Amino acid sequence: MIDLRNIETFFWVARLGGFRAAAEKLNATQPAISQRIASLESGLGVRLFERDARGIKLTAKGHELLSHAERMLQMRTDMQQAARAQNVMSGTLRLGVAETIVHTWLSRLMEYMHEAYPALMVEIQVDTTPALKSLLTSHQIDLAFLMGPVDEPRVDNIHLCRYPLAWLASPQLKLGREPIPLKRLGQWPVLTYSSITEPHRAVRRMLVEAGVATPRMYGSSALSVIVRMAMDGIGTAAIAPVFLGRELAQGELRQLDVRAPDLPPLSFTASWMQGPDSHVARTIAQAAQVIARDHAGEGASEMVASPPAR
DNA sequence: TACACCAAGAGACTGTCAAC
DNA sequence: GTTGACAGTCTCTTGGTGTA
Repeated sequence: MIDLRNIETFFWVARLGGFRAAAEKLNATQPAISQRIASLESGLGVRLFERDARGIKLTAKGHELLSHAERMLQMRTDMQQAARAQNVMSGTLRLGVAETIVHTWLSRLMEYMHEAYPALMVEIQVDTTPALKSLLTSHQIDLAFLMGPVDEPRVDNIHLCRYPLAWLASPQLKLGREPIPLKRLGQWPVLTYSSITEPHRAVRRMLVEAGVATPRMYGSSALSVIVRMAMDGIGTAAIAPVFLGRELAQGELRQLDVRAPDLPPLSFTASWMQGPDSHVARTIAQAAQVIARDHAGEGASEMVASPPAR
């Protein structure tokens, strides 16, 4: 019979030069080894060893088939390792991300994925949180990094990171260094996230409560648009400045000291649909959690995943 | 003495089928 | 689709034999 055990026996008899040595190696008796070889020879229809009183030696066919046996055993080892390893993920992960993530730690996550899961392809879609929610629940993306959580049936969420919102403006607006009443900011358009997002609504509520009856708000789903307009002095911006280190350092934008309650922070989650094929999304989400918290300086005490090697 | 092979019996394994 | 019983098959070990 041609089975893997008999092939392994063949390999060790050939490697160790005898039935008895192979029996010791494989924790079996010599007759059992003899029977396995006989069974394999019968199954293959060829003689693998020449037996004589001085011992055994491979036949020409035995020499030829030994390399096949080695390859089959190596494949078994490879399969066992693949079954044990987590880094055998393959296929395509459709990833939806909010733009703030793109400008903060997404590259680091992609670098990690490239090294840890080289067979995994990634399609990235950048969009607003409402759009990402819709894509996720309609199974058009597998994993979303968005302002969550997503309160839908069969959606799993894990917290990624939290970034504070801040008021920013160009020096062109000549707002001075002293604390500014929130109502005064109502003189200029407020540049912030898209009107269908929660931060946009929160900023509008604060302005109304501060006495700005009809706030002029320019919402955009593109952060680059908000930043460009703010730097050009079009208005003040209410966004997370986490990715604006260069603009702030060079004085193209500055953070305002506004006399007002704190803006609500942006809280990002990784969200994915539950299902038998959600392992990839869950694994990448956990890696993202580690990277995001490290980037945001939130510490590792609540992490559910082992930190990536870097 | 050392090696491989053979025969017999015991235990483990596998496939099938019925019951749920 | 799962579980348990059962029969047939397979594989192992032990004990013995043959050969150089």
